[in-house]
Amino acid sequence: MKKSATAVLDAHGLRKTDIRLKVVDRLRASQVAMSQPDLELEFQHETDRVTIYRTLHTLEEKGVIHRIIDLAGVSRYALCDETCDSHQHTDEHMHFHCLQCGNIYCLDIPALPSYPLPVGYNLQNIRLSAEGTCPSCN
Amino acid sequence: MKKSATAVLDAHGLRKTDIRLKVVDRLRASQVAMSQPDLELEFQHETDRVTIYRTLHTLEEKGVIHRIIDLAGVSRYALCDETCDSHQHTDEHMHFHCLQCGNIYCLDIPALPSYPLPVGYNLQNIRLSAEGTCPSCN
DNA sequence: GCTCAACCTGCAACAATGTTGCAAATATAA
DNA sequence: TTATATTTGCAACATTGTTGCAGGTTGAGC
Repeated sequence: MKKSATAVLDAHGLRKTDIRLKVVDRLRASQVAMSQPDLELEFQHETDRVTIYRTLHTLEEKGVIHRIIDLAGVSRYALCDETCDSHQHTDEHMHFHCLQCGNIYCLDIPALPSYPLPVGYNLQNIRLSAEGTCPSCN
Repeated sequence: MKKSATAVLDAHGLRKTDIRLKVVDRLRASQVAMSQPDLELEFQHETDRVTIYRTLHTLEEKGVIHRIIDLAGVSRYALCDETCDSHQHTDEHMHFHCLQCGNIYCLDIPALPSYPLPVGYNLQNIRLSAEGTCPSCN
């Protein structure tokens, strides 16, 4: 059972404003990562794009959501685990990019913790992503 | 020993224009992936940005170069193996993103050929990328 | 419940990258 | 050398990302 939007914002020390609550709720309800334009469209009568931009920025910074860059270079966002905070993301996992519908899914497959790299490279984290077609497109 | 720019274009059935030769040569000489703006800057007195844009587009389509999206969502390009063509990329490998200088390196570490995914997902390919600091920054 | 400081929002404006149409210039096959 | 298909340069525009600032809102403390 996921925390309510209110509880999520409280837990990260963020003010509970209309837009933040709505954005968190919307992401909570989504099976796929959402971009700023996606949210702009949904909330176009309630706020403007800069507010959504800043909301996403703040939520990411505080560890409420994480950012995935899609194949066109646009950022999309999905809720983090409850264990993430502004200091650390503990929910590194695989992201699946559907080549047909363009959706990005967070899969419950952990990213690799480490990997042997050539001498001189200092590893901080590994990203694992997959491409193909998703269940709804198959 | 890498093929000359002329030979590369010939091998892929592309006309050998000034800009294409220069772009291929420039990428051949680079240790890191280069973006359109990077190339614009270098060739600013010789051509315009749309030509570079289309050159990169064509080269990618024909399998001469491959595209990596950097952490800001901007496309960067690097030469492919000689075995790649317009139908298939055979040189999937890990990309290393330096968090300090921003450079992207192609590492000679093959991406995983397959991976167990949840039921319903059809896998076409896996991308493996790493983040940290590169040898020049360490 | 009230007040005030800190924070958030909306608006305007702008930067950067990506993208298309079209006419003129160029590469290559013959 | 010529004819044709391709490529280039220019102009224009779309989209996403980003900042400054004035006015509005939240929540801690009373």
